[in-house]
Amino acid sequence: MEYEYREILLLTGLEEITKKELQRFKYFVMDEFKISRSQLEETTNRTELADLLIQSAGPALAVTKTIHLFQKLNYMHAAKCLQEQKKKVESQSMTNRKKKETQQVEKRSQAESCSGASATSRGESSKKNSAPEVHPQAKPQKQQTVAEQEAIREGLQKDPLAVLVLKTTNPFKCETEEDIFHVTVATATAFFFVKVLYAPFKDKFTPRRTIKISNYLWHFNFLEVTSSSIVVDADTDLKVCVPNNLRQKAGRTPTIKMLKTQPCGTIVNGIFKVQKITEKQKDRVLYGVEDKTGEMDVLVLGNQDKIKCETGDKLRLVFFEVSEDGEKTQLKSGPYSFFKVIKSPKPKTEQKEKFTLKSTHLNNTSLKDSNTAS
DNA sequence: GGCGCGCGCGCC
DNA sequence: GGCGCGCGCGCC
Repeated sequence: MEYEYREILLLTGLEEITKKELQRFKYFVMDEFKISRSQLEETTNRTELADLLIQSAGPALAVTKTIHLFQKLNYMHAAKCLQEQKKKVESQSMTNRKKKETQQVEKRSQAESCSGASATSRGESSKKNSAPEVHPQAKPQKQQTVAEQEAIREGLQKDPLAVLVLKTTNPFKCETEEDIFHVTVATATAFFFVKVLYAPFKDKFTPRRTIKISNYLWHFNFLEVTSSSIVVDADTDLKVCVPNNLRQKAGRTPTIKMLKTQPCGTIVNGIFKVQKITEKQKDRVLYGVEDKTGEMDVLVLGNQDKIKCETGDKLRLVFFEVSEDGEKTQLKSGPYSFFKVIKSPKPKTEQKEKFTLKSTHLNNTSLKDSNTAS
């Protein structure tokens, strides 16, 4: 429980806000948490700040106070997200407790269908991967209850998970100045995005290799590997077979229509076509993107003076998350997101067209050019 | 029975 | 990895 609070405070709470917002937040922290300025100034990153808040108020109260401050500062989205996660943690611990009680009465509890397809497949995968050869202490004979599966899913996982590496990004410096990279891995039944906060692991995450990961963190919808995780090559006889359709699904850009049905916080990787640049400020840019199924906004936070993007270009997004802007679903960058503009190639045919247009309809063309330039 | 949606597959 | 086709399922 304490761990979950720590986790949501850091992941949903403090990382949901921008650097600037964090500075303002810190200012109000002194009062709300009764923390001295000098103590506060000693914290150099969000993790240390989260620890300090928890030290001062205890995990549950730290989350409540943070929500309160977010509301006060009008960070309504962050406040809402944190509140939701807090409720989730609370109701989860309630159901876990209830499940344990009923379990004793009714031993033969069938694992009912979990909510959401990915959740189901995750449940299956954790069952598959708790096969005797991977961690012998598991009891495969007994079917796991939903509560037990949940317990496996959230938080620190010590037992090794065997996965096939599908795809990796190159290491890059994220907003918190750490060198990190992202990976897509799969088991026989599900694929997962992995945030690796320790660049030296890059050698281990080689595509097409089967590896075993332990001491990693299970978040709501992704894995987190840190320097204290263990990543090793799987034994040569252990091969994770990933069906082709799953591989394709793992690499495919989700449709906008589908994304609009996903809950806040869902991690998204993909390539999206820019339809318009809605809003451009010093520390944030709002892009309108489209595909066959619809349109949505992509909010990229942070300084983007150097980013040159125009209508028709594509955005490669890694580790963005589904978020809400009022009623509308949008994608939003987080501190660990990767963002790149793929310039649309100026096709020769277009140049040819321009040439023919110029030679035939000079007046029209000059008009057209001035339109596109503005 | 028709239609639409979602998924899988194969080609580029 | 995108795109387009085709199949199958479910709803009306």
